[in-house]
Amino acid sequence: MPRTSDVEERLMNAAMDLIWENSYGSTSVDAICEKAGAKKGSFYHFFESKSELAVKALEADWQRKKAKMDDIFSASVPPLDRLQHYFEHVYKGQTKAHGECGAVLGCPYCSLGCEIGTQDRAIGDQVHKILDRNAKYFESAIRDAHAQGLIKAPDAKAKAQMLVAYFQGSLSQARIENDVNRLRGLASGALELLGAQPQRAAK
Amino acid sequence: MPRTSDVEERLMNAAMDLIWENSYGSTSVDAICEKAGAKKGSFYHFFESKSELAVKALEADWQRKKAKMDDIFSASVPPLDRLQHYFEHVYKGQTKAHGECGAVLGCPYCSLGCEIGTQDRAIGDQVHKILDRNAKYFESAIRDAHAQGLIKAPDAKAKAQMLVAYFQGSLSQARIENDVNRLRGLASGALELLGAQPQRAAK
DNA sequence: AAGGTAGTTGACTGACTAGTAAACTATGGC
DNA sequence: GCCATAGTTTACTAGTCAGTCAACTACCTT
Repeated sequence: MPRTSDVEERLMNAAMDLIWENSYGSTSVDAICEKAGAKKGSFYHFFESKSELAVKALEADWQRKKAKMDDIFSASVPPLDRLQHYFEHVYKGQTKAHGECGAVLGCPYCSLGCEIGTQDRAIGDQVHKILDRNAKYFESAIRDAHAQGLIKAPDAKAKAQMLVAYFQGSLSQARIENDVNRLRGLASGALELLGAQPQRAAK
Repeated sequence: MPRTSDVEERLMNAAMDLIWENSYGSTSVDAICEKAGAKKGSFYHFFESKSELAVKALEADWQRKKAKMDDIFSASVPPLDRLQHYFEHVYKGQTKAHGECGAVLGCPYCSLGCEIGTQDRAIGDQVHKILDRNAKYFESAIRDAHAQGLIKAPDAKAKAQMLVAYFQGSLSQARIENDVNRLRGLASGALELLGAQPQRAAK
């Protein structure tokens, strides 16, 4: 067998997929192992519990997405464009996932956080941490937009929290209604929420 | 034994409480029965499955809340006041629940819908239906506010969907962060989102 | 007062749950 | 080539899960 095993990574990927698609409670360790092509003994060689796996899988999932975030929210891009590009990116991602698994899946962090926030503090805290990191991108884009006079948002942090709420709420609605069209207006809704002058369609 | 049994109602109440506080997946039929002071045989006398109980419990829960909604959203109240009163009512309710069980619980419909929307269509549809009913109250208040020139919202339905997203997102955030203060600014945030003139603090 | 019925009870099933333990194997460092 | 060790495998436990079933009880109608 190869010296460096990728079973740990496969297990985390399988877990994220299954939890996102279904839920934490309905995702069994057996199912994760089967999807990852691993045996249970290997699972408990790498993780001491299902809960610990979830925490590590969340972190790994975020790290995978971080590069894309840094790209989209690059300071070299006009601040409102950053937000617009991000929401369009999310819309595309949700549409793709819907095509692949037949259901709109929403935000894995938010769904998981709501499900077990009151039951498993370790997972809840991890979700909280990741959502905070996400909000930071919004916050600095809003602050820049305010500084450039594009919007009026003297309290960038509060505005960012509003935007996160609107964003997460939209994703939840889309999952519940299983309707990706709920996310079509995400970018324009966000700009409307921020009180930006309506963008004329690019071109 | 009394001719008319209230076991069915007790079971639905217990189920809603447990599912709201924890989650659907982690709430066992045994736990519901114990909390309701009923035996499992009685459970399956009234409900054919755990899923069916959830659907009926959701409906009963909504019916319990409906009278309050009709009161708050009475057409005799100025439209923006209706919304403000509603969000203050929610804030109080969340604060009360937090005091009683030590955790911010968010929206039971949204949490449940996100958790099992992809797995149990019957429950998912029921949640969807209830959230739609809720949105209708927002929609007509927004339409009235627009007609009175209090806000600019030519598409009341779209604005109501935005408001629902913001509202549900805020509740989810509060649950995940276990912080009821996230909901303190709900009413003012909602009015800001609607582009209403800032209300001066009532006396 | 008889009998049908709505509701109640406790014991049961079989499948599934997270997690364990010990034997095994391949590999990289020496 | 040898060996410690990281990783793998299989078989297992003990508890919990949703759901079943047949016997039972108290009431309402007649």
